[in-house]
Amino acid sequence: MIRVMLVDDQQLIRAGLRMLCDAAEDIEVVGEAGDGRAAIELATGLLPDVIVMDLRMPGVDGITATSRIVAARPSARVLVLTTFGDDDHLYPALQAGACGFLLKDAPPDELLTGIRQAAAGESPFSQDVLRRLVRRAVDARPEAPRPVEGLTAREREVLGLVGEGLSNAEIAERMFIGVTTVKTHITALMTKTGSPNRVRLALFAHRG
Amino acid sequence: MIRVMLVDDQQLIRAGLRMLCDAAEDIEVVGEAGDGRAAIELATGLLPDVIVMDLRMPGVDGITATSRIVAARPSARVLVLTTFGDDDHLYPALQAGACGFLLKDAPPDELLTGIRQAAAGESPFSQDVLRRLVRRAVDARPEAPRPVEGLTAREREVLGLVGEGLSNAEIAERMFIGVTTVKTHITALMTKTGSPNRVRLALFAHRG
DNA sequence: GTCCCTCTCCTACCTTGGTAGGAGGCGGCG
DNA sequence: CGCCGCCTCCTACCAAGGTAGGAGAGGGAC
Repeated sequence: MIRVMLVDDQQLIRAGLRMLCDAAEDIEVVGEAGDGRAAIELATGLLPDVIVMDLRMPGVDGITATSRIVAARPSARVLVLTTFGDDDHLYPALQAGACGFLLKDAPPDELLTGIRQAAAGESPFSQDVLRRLVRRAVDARPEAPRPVEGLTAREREVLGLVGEGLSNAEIAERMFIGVTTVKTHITALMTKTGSPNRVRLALFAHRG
Repeated sequence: MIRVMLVDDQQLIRAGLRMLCDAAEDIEVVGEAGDGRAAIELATGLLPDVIVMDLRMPGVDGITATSRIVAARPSARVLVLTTFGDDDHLYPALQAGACGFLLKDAPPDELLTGIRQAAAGESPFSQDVLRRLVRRAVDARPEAPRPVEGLTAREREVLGLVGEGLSNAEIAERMFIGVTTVKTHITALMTKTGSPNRVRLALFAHRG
């Protein structure tokens, strides 16, 4: 039996979620809280397996509550359930220690499987949240040889190394070519990208 | 019926996967390829719903194949199935356009549900891959007002402008100080941050 | 074949960046 | 008060970056 605690400021929502959980035979609602402060207190007493947490709440919000609860008990499984899945909610929530992130417009059984996943140590995410997560993670790749228009293969290579902060001599050594060749490529790169100096070129290498 | 194409250089693996898929009533294996080149050709002809793709392959590897396939048909669903889930495989694969990423040590039914998810437009990920994805995405939070230790107010100011790609002369003009003063600050910054040159300093200005 | 692009490298020159060392003014602190 | 840290600026020098122009080798397109 999975012991669940519900945190949401809207009583109606809480009631609906409780009914939903009660309908599942392996899930039991052991407590409810209407704001962050109550959630923190209740969680330390009840020690539920999974805490379903709304973010927008009066007083202490869900992010703060999550952060406190996880800080007090790192094994706590906080599953965020909210209406808004934008970056301003998602990343702070994950930063705070939430193990999953579901949206309220998800089908009911997604919440139930999400709760089961959270209890099992997994990380449930709504699909479009997941998509943004992936995009973000990919954009954050340090080695980002993002295809730049109009540059030759060799130029792209040089551009990447400039972006790493290497000097012309280092680039030459790395690419087994002469320093003058590197300069030739860099001059071409600066003209093509409109960079007045090497630092701007390096910045260009990172974000267009 | 979901039409699946299998890409893996090891024939034994392909046979195993084929049996697994054949056992599922809603999945049909319509083609196999042993390397990237064959995968690209076959995919354009078969137009499978889902392509299960290994990464390590002789000749054209899975990343390249994925990239080509997705470029040719953006609606293609490439599901990576590999032994290694490290960053060097994961992010290039996602960059190339893979819609999901599963590990070969996953339970068999995880692959089947993964294929179904991929066909349905979702993004299946193995749990520990997902965990790394989350960590990366969280670490990449742009709003990181990282206070830099040990730098004076003026130095931080110069650092910011270096990060913008300004030359010493431009920085001097902007800050109403002499070029030599700018140089003094920059020398201090480079020693403090351990940057061997201005580009590295600029990169430091952006992410520690 | 010819043309064009890419990659390679060269010389020469000028600008910018970066190092070394010193110095004066200012404000806080013991 | 004297000391220290920060900010300002200086000279001088050397290293590196960047510009201009040319040139040969190789490959693909026409």
